[in-house]
Amino acid sequence: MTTPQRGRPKGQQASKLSSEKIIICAAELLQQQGKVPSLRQVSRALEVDPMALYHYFDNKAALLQALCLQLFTQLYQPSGRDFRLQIQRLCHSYLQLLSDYPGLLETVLSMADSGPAQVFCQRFEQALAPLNLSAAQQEAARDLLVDYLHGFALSMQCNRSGQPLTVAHSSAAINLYLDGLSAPNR
Amino acid sequence: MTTPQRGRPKGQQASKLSSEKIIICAAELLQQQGKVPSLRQVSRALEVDPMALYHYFDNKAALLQALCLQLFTQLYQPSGRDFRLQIQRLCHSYLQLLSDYPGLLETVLSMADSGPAQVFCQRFEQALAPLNLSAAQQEAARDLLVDYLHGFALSMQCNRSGQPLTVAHSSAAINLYLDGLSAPNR
DNA sequence: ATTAAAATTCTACACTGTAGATTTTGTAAT
DNA sequence: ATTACAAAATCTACAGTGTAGAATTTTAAT
Repeated sequence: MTTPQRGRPKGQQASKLSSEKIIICAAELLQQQGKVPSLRQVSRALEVDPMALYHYFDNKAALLQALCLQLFTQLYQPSGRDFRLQIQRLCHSYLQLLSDYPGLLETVLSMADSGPAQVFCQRFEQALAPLNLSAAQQEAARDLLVDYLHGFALSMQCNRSGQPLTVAHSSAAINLYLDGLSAPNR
Repeated sequence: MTTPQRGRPKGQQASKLSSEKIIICAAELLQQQGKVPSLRQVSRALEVDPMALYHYFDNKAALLQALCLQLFTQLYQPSGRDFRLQIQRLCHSYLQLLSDYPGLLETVLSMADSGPAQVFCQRFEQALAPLNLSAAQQEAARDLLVDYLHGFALSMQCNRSGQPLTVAHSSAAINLYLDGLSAPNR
């Protein structure tokens, strides 16, 4: 058992910590526990003082935002002509991330600029381009889908009923949505 | 300044507290602060010891559930032939409640049975009856709408961007949704 | 008169995020 | 070399959270 050593560690470039290490550790704990870990839990897992984390992040919210940015680089990148399939995959990927790492919804939603929701919207518009919707229609379609996904993600994470609610349970609603988009409006 | 009096109060039927008083107080604080108050804040406002609340509710979650039940008795009751209008009003009412009393979403979602979401679904199906959808279609339509509303409510409550997101901003998406429902499918 | 239940306060615990000061180490300037 | 300063960490401490458990007072029932 090594007793804690105060002050800057001796290693040259071997600082015990880094923002990457912190993020990875937080992600693991998040996945294991199924909820956002406390800073003390993260620091315990890293064998470090809680306040050390504040050298790398302004506060807990900033840490979670960085974690979100990192996680959502894995979001599915649509590329293909079949817009239905592309949107299905994009939604599935988005929901799977929110399901694997629950408790990030509020962080995601509070990151307006270039956050995960924004990235999703970009890729959504990209996949939807072939439909040639009007700007207003496209905006409404985007809003309906994005908020649906967030609501469904919240529903998964709050679900205490016996039968576990999984990403798969979203497909009927998403197909209905896509039917509505495909249908000639008015 | 009355010093706190320990033990059961003397009044015959005049117990200082009641579950109704607690719920009303919690609702007021929730509306004022825009977020769920702590039990200590509620107890302070009631000029009572925090632990007194536990005589009326098992825990904080139970208090919030009771509060939700009470609040959502105000939910719009659809009655009329125009299903579009009825659903619009129902959605507006649901969102307005979640907007006026923010922070209840997780409570609402964790109350599977006879909770607000359930009440909404009943009234939704009632309003949608004239459309004569198949059971599966109706279920998908319900899921899409309910989760959209929860996602939008969460979005309102997380929104830190300058322009305030209000219930009115949901109408375009809801109209798109209703268009999809009205259109002949396939 | 005795007992029990109801309604309340008190004390205490483990936990949270984080502000502020302190310590140690590495690096750059003189 | 010395001096200064920034970087990286720990320590202490605070105000806040939900809540378990015990003590207290009053009312109701036997």
